[in-house]
Amino acid sequence: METGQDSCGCRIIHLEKVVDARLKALSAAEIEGLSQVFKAFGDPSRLRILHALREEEMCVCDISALLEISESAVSHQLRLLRTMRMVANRREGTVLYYRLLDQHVTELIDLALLHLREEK
Amino acid sequence: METGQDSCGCRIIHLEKVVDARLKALSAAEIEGLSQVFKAFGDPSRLRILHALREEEMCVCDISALLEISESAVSHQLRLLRTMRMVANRREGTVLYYRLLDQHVTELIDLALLHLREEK
DNA sequence: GTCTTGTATGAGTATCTGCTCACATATTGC
DNA sequence: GCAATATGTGAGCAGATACTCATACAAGAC
Repeated sequence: METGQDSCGCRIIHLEKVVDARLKALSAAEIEGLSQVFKAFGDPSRLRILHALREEEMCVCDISALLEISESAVSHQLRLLRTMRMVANRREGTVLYYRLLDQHVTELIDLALLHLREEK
Repeated sequence: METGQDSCGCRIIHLEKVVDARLKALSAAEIEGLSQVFKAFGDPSRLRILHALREEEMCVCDISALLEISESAVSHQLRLLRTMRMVANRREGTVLYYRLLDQHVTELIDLALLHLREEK
């Protein structure tokens, strides 16, 4: 068991492991991107929106009625999901129809759901 | 295109879609559980911890050195991950070794990473 | 043009969250 | 017993966040 000292003065018990993990670590950009993606799924309202859109496109006020939260709140969340390129919209008159932009969204929810259900 | 009115007075443009989505919606408990899982992945520090543990178990101070954040901060995050049953530990003297408790953790990170890399 | 409908958006706010700091606990060696 | 090491934990705080409210914008009906 080799005990070492980092250049910054941190205590390290297993220098080998730390060096190894540092090599395999994801880049700062990837970590940032990943956590952004997961954060998007981490809010109940956004999760319900994304799950609702997996079957068919919906407009803001329908989503609002479905989730029983204000249209403004829905619109704010949709904007966030739009900038994250998870949803896109199409206009028909004054109505905007939102849809999922990425198949991975559904896959990620399904996988997490599997994880959750196997826990029990 | 049927326009309806919810019992709570919400505007609904496509009653059909809302009723349909309501049938397919996840339960409140499932939504809550899912968002908790995603929230756990939604923080850069926790994400880096989980990714570091995918290869081999590590102790608190090594993780602290790897991430360059305080041991206290690491310990707090590990507690959260422990209560979420994502990691477990094993004691060897005064040292606690943490490991992933669930294969899904790795799978979820990989899938999200795939999503992220295909975006470009 | 005006009015209505559907949505977007900025500001404000209460809550949540991830850290630091100080201290507590657990185990080993003496 | 006591000291040292490794980790855990509660309080407190700065920043993030998810909502509300008021208002602005876009498209259609007239």
